[in-house]
Amino acid sequence: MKTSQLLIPTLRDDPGEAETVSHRLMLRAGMIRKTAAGIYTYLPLGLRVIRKVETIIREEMNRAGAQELLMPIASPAELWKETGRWNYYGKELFRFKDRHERDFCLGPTHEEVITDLFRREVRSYRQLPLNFYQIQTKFRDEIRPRFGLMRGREFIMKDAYSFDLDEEGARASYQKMYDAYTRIFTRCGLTFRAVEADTGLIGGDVSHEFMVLAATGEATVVYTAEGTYAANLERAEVLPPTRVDDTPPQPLTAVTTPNCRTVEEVTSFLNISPHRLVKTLLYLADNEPVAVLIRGDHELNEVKLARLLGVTDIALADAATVSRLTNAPVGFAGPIGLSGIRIVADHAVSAMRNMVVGANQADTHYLNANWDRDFKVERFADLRNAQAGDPSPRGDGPLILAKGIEVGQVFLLGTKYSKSMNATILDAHGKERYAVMGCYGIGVGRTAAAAIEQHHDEKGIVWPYPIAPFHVHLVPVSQSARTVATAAHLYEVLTEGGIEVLWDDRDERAGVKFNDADLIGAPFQVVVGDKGLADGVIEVKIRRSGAKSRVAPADLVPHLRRLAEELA
RNA sequence: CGGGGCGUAGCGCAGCCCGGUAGCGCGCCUGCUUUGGGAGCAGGAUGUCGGAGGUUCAAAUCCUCUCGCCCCGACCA
Repeated sequence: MKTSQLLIPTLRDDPGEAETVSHRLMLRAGMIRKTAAGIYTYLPLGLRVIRKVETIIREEMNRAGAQELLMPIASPAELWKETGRWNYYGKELFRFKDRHERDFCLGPTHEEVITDLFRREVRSYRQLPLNFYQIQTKFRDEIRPRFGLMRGREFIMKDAYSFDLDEEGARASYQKMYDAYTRIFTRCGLTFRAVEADTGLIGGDVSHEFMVLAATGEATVVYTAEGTYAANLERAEVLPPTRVDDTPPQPLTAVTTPNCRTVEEVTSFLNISPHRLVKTLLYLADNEPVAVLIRGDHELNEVKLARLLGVTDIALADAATVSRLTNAPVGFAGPIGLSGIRIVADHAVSAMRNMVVGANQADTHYLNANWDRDFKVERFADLRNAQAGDPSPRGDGPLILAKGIEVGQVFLLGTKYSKSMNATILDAHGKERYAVMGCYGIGVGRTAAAAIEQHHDEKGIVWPYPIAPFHVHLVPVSQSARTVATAAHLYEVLTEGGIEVLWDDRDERAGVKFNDADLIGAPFQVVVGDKGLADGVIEVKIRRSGAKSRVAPADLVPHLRRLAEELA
């Protein structure tokens, strides 16, 4: 393609609205433009990358035995009411009414729609296993869309749904998808890890997320350097403490701690280390107050708490509720004398003696508090976030923390949807059984954005070859007849050689073209100029390394093929 | 939804405090010169100052309401 035939509105300056690298570079390289918050138009260059990622996904999904179909973007409320998600999904579900006042929503995911299709059309176990996928625009009315394509409200997703007769079959389908995902992200040139994950709104028993490791990632992953354990921080297990503090209990003592509300303030005022202190967090769990005890240097994990309490809605209590429950201002809550509310505690607290806690009284804490003696704990459980250096739950070394971008997730759903929607099949004995399902998503735009997060430099994007919008950026460096004619010739030759070329045919200065080429990030730049032509050569620059080589025009295609091999 | 911030030319911003009818850089258009890493000179175009209402002789500037957007948090693939 010629640049004169494509809208590629590159920006010289960083747009003010973009913070992250991928968002900034996608805007600057003229790949996307915002239409509304979290809603983007893909310009030709951006769309080409999206299509590249989609093609890789299609090839691998087809290879794994999945079949492509396309479901509607609008779905009727009835289906969502069958599974209960019409209420459960919350404000993220974008609802609207048609002209007859019937309720609809924009599909944020398609379990209901596909399960409805399945129960209507599939009767026999002989038709299984089945795996359907689509690549389609999803809409989730995110609380806070951000970072460009990384977290949009409208976004392109590949979603797949598998149906099996039994658990064993479902596991095999799950594993196939897991393997396909591994191939897909590898082919996209990403450094990633599959981690154990929470199942969230989708539900189900087993789940893995595919995390692209990048500093700008919104998720935290924990893993071990040598071993195999890797999990989302939301889910990462923390082992109970092995060493118990065996100092003898000391008498409970109240001390004045003026204006010391935070762990930092209390511990520095009392001159103790944070692991001697226990913070008492008051939560509303499905509107029931609960006190949670966590060691001062630890962080509560709300997913674990919600799971332990068996609730769906969990939030830190507001200041008014805290004062009502503790008769004290926020910052001085403690377990002693806290009546009429459940008290749960992290495992680590069970190993502590003579701890410091709030006294439920302004400007006061207790020293030497001991559980059982001074207050009762209903239950000790794993409630905190793992920290770097914690032992792996699999015993394979200390945990490492890193940031990741979740580009895909696979779920073993079990019969959650087939039961609520009565999706049954007949087995070999003529008996009705609920289909055992799995579902599998990939954020297409997010994958492209993640690739930029991992592959860029100060000049711009450095695309991995397989998802680059073009393989070669052809840069004629002057407007001389000879240069232009050579560029036109090379364009033909490269195109015939199956190489995708972006030919910068603008009448711009060399510097402008070079800078745009670096920004757009095609793996190779082919530079044609009078100087080189005088020597009978053209120049090839590798975007990633900056390495330049000179070749005769006739050798260009094989030369590029060789370089592409080396890059892969 | 809570907290913070921003809407002025295509992009980045100044002007607002202290009212007097809009400016800078880049980009864009024309011409000449230039032409291997974001050219020089000369000339030119472009703004309902996010929107509505109010105060005032006069509003980008002050007041009220409203819409949009960004950042942090809660939440989430």
